[in-house]
Amino acid sequence: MMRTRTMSGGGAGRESGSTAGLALSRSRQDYLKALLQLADRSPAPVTALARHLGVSAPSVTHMLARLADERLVSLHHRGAARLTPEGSRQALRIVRRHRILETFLVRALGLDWSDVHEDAEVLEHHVSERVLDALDRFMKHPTEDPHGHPIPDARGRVARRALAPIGELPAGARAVVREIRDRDRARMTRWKQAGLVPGAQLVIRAANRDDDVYEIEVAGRRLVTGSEGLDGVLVQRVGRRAT
Amino acid sequence: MMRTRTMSGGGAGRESGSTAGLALSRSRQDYLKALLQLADRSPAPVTALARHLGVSAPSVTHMLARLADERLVSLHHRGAARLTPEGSRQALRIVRRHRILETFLVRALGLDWSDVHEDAEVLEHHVSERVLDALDRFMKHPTEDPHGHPIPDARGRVARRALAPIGELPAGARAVVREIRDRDRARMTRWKQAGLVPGAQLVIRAANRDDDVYEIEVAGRRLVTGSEGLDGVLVQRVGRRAT
DNA sequence: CCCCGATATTAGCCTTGACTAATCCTCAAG
DNA sequence: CTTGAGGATTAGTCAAGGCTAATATCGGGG
Repeated sequence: MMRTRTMSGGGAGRESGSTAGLALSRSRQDYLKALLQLADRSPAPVTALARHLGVSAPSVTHMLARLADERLVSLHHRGAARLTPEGSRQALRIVRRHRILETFLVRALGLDWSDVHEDAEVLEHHVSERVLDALDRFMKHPTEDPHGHPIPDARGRVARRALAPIGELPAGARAVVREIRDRDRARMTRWKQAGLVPGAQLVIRAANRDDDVYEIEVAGRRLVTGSEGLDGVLVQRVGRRAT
Repeated sequence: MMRTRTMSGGGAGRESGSTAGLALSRSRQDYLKALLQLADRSPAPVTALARHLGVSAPSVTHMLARLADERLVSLHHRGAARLTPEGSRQALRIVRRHRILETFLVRALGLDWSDVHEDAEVLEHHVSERVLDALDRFMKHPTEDPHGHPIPDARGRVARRALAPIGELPAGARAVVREIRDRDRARMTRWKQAGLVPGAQLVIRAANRDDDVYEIEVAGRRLVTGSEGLDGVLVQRVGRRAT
């Protein structure tokens, strides 16, 4: 089953266009990154990938078939896909690039925390290994990006941490913000203005899960909010012992 | 004459793929840059462009037709082309990007002078205006890149300078190296090792144009060489009054 | 048991940019 | 005047990635 096209073709054989060392086209890199996020526990369905990547479902099916041919993903029940070990390695290399770039843009160039994602998203596909290493060196080998995400090391290892969404803490808990998940600039900016930034300490004053009302004290200020989006703020409990 | 295809097509209308603000595909940007270099005085012939860009002549003809449709180049006798004012503006924007990037890679990241061209060549197409401005700011608005080329300002203005190839100087002349033209890493490295870098002072000890032998004193050292390539070293005479 | 609705896939196209092969000009030398 | 050598151009393809429209296919309700 599946086409097994040789992809060598006749005369030309252009390279895929300056994808900076990795022999993967930009599109492939994006698919692998998406899979890293979406197929974390179980295989990601075609539709979810399509939504995430902003392309049509048939495009996803098609590309997944090619990636499977290239042994970068494995296909599962009803088209769902996940990364092979090799695909995972590649995806982590891209994530590393992304996070180093974000760190650079914020720390060195002084760009805004919540703006920087788009730029990194583009540059991650085009920065050569040499420049990437130089950036890394320039910043003294950072281990976290500006949102608090761990930066994979050059071999793709990520420090695993046990973090919880803010909404899961009981009233009275103390915690430190560790990670802010992107994907929605507006929300990120709101949190930032509320003081919810990596490193900030907070106390849950009240958590009413039924009515979806949370009252949090951050950096001395009170913040009352629904949970909408609060799941993007990952914290580490302190003070009391862990759940 | 010429096709006048509407290029709107049917359903989709993808954008051209992250070309950082300018609405020009990467390929178009490369063509414009090539024209800026090759069609400086007279229109550049198709073959010269093809050689410069590493593509076939038909590809050039084809692309020039499209660029002409878009009013970025004007076509002349026997297919030769030159930039329109608008094309020129665009090309200079790209050159500005390139030179700012090179300057950054050398000055801030400490990469090697003669290595940096390739990286800048790729990144110039993908760095957003925002990041470019930040880099420019970071380096305090440099006016020359590491090879001594002037960096166009944000509106495309370049400081015009009257420089001469080293081989044109008479024996006895004193001069300061101002610009090193790229395009051949090996030669650039040779010059660099010989001390021919922007800012270096030199004296022509002997210039025998007939036998193509030049003897130059740079930074205290003697350098005897043929002219091959010396035309890439542009200098400004000092001491005696200009020719 | 049949049909609906959500998903996935197949078919067929489009656009970009490049390629080769085959012409077509144009000019200069015999 | 003819021929030939260089360009330049036309014609026809290709590969990557995307898209739409039209099918499958699977999992439940009624």
